[in-house]
Amino acid sequence: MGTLPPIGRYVQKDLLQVSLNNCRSCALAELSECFCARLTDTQLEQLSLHSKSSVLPNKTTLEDGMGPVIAVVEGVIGMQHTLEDGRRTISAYYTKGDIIDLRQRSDHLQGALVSLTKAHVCRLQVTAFQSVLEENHGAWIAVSENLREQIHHGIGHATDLGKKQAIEKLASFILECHTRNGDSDSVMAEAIIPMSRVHLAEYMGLQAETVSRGLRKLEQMGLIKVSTMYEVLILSFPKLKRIANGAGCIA
Amino acid sequence: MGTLPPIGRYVQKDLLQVSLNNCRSCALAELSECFCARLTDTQLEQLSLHSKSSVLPNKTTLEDGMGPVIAVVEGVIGMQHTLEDGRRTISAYYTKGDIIDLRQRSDHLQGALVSLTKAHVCRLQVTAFQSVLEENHGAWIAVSENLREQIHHGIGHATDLGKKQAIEKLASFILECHTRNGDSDSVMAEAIIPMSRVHLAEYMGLQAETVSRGLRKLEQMGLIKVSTMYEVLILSFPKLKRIANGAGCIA
DNA sequence: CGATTGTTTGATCTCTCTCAATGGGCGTGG
DNA sequence: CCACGCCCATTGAGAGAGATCAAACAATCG
Repeated sequence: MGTLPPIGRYVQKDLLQVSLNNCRSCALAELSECFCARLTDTQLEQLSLHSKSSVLPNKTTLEDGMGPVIAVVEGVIGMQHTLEDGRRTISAYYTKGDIIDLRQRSDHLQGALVSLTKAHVCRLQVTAFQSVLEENHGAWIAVSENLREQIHHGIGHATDLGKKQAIEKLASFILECHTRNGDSDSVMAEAIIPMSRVHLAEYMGLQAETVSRGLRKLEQMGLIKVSTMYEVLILSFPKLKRIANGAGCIA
Repeated sequence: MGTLPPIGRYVQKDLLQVSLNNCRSCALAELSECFCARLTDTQLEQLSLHSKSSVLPNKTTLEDGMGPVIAVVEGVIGMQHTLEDGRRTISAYYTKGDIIDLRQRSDHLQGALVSLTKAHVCRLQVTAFQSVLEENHGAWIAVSENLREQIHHGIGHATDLGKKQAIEKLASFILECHTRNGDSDSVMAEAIIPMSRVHLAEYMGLQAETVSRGLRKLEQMGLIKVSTMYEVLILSFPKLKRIANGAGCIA
């Protein structure tokens, strides 16, 4: 097993100790993409009053209470579905700054939110959330962008799940991880895997064993280097992209 | 092949002849879920000026020009991806009232919009669309609901694609069709398949042959009756739901 | 009415799942 | 501090579901 706990940039231990239920001290209030960062002091305060921040250990299911709008402050949250015979799927995952909005018109909810790492979330009261958005166009735009991004992630994910083979799925996932890390400080070619092998398998519609074999194969092909359990070094972007795009196994 | 062209409630021929580029005569302006229905006359007019309505024959690719926000007036539009070796996936599909918003922060677009039936779409100029939404809260809420619904569809779809077997996928799809038809006038137990077998296969991550076999099997099990190519009668909801939820093949 | 496209059926092959066993971290408790 | 057990990751051998290939058939379109 790797020497690194599932931390990466996804969980920072010190942040998890920060005083809760106070938007001003919250990491999100400084994340420019997040709507919180665009709120005025009074709006932040108003939201504070009706929000409930909480820290989750790894592999914890979020309870339903309090309301269907949840902001992810730190760590990774997955939407997990379990079939009758125990098969499991993670249909989407959310990281720092994502707004999980479970309000919906028609269907019954079909899955549970589970922390895939140690995580920090903030449950927002729907009415307070909504009224703040109506007041503040900047915040509304930020939330809309996040929603659209989730849609695009979903579309990309469906493409991966649809007709790709195991190696192709993994290549695609590694590139997705690299993109989703984004801006940050680390080495350019590094991809941080934000979850365990089992969860990765559930996300990509594979079996954990197949994930293991696939990563090994990509390594043997010289496209990646599995540094630790949660860090992958990308050795050849173009080739990896071609694999992810279904170019067969001939590099 | 069935006796029915891909019409169902998804395309109504007469509607497609209606004068274009005029929101007032547009079907969407009367669809309560759609944001258009909530606009004032002047807002409708303003949007009219910057919109471009067009009718697409079946299997037509939408060109990129004009802007990334598209409203579906009638028919079905799919987001189609093609891998290097020709494998195809439809990662999502959109029907009457859906807003396809292709604006996105980071990634490059990875797919093409294709009509899966004869269809009628309306391309909206981004700035006009955005300013109308900022003026009109009702319209904004309607669009947000539509976005959220797309996310939830995506989540459900990922669940189907992840670890389900062919029959389970098909059972799930039929139920999805039934739900998405929704309110309408027809027989309760009828599900309208909004696309051809090939497209259905691409949507569910299967091969057309497998779709054919799967539907036949569901029919033999007495759960459905394939009336025509585009109409399925659901004979047992509870059993179909159990199959869709992974209850194996023992009904 | 012929050409083309889309659907169905059958036989074979292949990739992934499944089952089983090993080995490496990590936390617990002696 | 070390031994134990648990969980997770990995590896191998066998089985099954779906893909692939090939061909017949039905339906649409010009």
